[in-house]
Parts: sequence; C-alpha cells; structure tokens
Amino acid sequence: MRTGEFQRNTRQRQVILEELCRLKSHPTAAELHRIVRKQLPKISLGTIYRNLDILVRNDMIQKLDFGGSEARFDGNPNRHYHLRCIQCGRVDDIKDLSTGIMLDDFKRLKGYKIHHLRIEFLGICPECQKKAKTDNKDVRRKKKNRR
Amino acid sequence: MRTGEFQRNTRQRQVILEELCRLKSHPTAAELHRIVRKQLPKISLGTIYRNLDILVRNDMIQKLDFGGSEARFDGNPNRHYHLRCIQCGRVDDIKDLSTGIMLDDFKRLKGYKIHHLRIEFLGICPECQKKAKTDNKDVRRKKKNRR
DNA sequence: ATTCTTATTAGTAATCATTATTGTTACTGA
DNA sequence: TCAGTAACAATAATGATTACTAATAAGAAT
Repeated sequence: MRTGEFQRNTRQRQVILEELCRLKSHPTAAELHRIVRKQLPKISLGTIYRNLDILVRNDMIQKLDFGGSEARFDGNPNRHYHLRCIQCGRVDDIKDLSTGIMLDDFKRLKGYKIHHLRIEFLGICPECQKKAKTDNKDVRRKKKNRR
Repeated sequence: MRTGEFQRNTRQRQVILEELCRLKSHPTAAELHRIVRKQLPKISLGTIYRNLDILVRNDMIQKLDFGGSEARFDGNPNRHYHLRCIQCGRVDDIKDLSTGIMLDDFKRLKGYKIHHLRIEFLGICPECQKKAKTDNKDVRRKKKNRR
C-alpha cells in the first residue's frame, strides 16, 4: 500500500499536493479549495477531499483532525508537534520540541499563550486486536474456499 | 463564571452528571442518551448535548473531542491522559502516566498496541491575544457609555 | 399552599463538515 | 480503435451537533 495506491497522477492531485506543501499554514479543505481554484477554477470541493484522503493514505501528507469543526492538513508527512489556537483554530508547527519546551517552561511558545498540553496515545484496544485476529482467520478461510 | 452558571438544578442535569460520573467508560452523547433514558425515558438528545456543554463550561466534566466523528465525555474534570483506540474509538484512562510509560516502553499500555503518541499544545495565538486586548478595550468603553 | 417568572425542557428543524452517488471525461493497455 | 476504469464536476446524502419554539416546571415571591 505504501506508494502508488493511485495510478493516475492527475493535474488536480499534483496541484493540491504542490500547494499544500508550499504553504506553511495548515489549511482546511475549504481553504485549500479556494487556493487551488486559482489554478484550476473548476475543481470541486469533493475532489479536494478525495485527493487529500488518498494522499494521507499514501503517507504523503498528514491530516490533523483534532476536535473542533474542520480538519486541517499538513504537507509535511513526518511526525512533528503542533501548536493550536483554541480561539481561531490556527495551527503552527513546533520545529524542535525539546528546545521549545525548555525555552520558557511551557508558558509561551512561538508567541502563543499556552493553556494546556494534550497527550494522547493512539493504538488498538485489546478487543479490536482480538477481532482483527479472527477477521484474518475468516479472510484465510475465504481465500481457501475461493472459486 | 466558575460555579452556578445554571441556576436551576433539574433532574435531567442531575441524572446526566450522575450517570457520566458513575461510568468508567467515556460515552458519546448518544450513548449517554441511551443510558439516561432508562431513568428518564422522555429526555431528548438535545438536552444531553446542552447539559454536557454547560457542565463542561463549569469544569464539572471534560469533553474529549479528538478528531473522528463523535466527541466523548469524561466525568472526571481533572486533567489526565487518555488512550484511544484508532479502530473502534474507545477511550481509556491512564492513571499514572509516568509508570505507564516506563512499564513497557510505549509499545503496550493497558493491553493496547500503541501506534503513536500525539502531543498537542493548546493556547492562544499572538493574533488572538491582540484581538482580545482590543476587544477588552471595546468592552470597557461600552460599559462606560451605558445607560 | 398558590401564583408568578423564566430557565429549562422535548421535539424538531437547521447547519455544517464530510462522504457517497451519478453521469461524464479522459487515461491506459490490448 | 476500443473496452475498461480512475478520476472528475456537480450534487445529493449523511451524521454529529446546534438552534428554534412552544410547553413545562424549578425556585422565588406572595
């Protein structure tokens, strides 16, 4: 699945990726739509969503869907940390986490007034692990019985 | 705003808070609706949402709105860390973060298979800080000119 | 206790981000 | 050249949440 889930490199997808990577901001799908439309006036919001999804699945970009309303997208696929404004929703990168933290003891970071730090562990819970196992068995059985 | 934003202690709000605090799981609004309906069969989903919102604003519960679809709610208002299943959306508490991490070096935690750790800094960006200042000025001016 | 005020409710409609569907276009490989 | 299909634009559908409205009931005043 790594590379090449998609087999046609359309102009739409090229421009979406280009523009997203060029931007230092972390636009929402709608914002990106507005930007890409300057080059491709007929492109639809659905195409933006569809391609962003594909690019995420191919690890070429990141989807930043914290709570709140709209998800935001980051042209940098490498994991790094983010600063989010709880008022306007704006998202900034943190280049060097450790330095950033040392600098002023969590109170301020890139001009932000930090309210709190959220740490979240993402993984697969025990039940879903079990389910995945039995699902795999089912798949194997089905494969065997094919045709 | 701390306590007493609401002035009537309705049965609906009591039961919502009670049930949420009793549960160790972190139910969605819809799940909580199903549960509370056993005691108050006529309660509507809107009432659940409205009261959860009020309780959050009064720091009596927490809203856990990571990305994904539904937000989840936690009857414990004190900050602590969470484990989230990226498959089913289930959320568990982490009681002692440091011990938890030491235990098995991020690979496993409470039976979860950890995929990654998300760190997010939440705060107010420089622009919103400026805006807040001018807004306050406006408020002061308006107060002066009252009546 | 009874009345009064209005915060809160149930029920429902509206909103908004996102996803799915549909009919069409245009690659791609035979 | 043509069949098959990825991807498109346009638009409808979905699903969580919020807003609206008339009815209800909590708590104060009488």
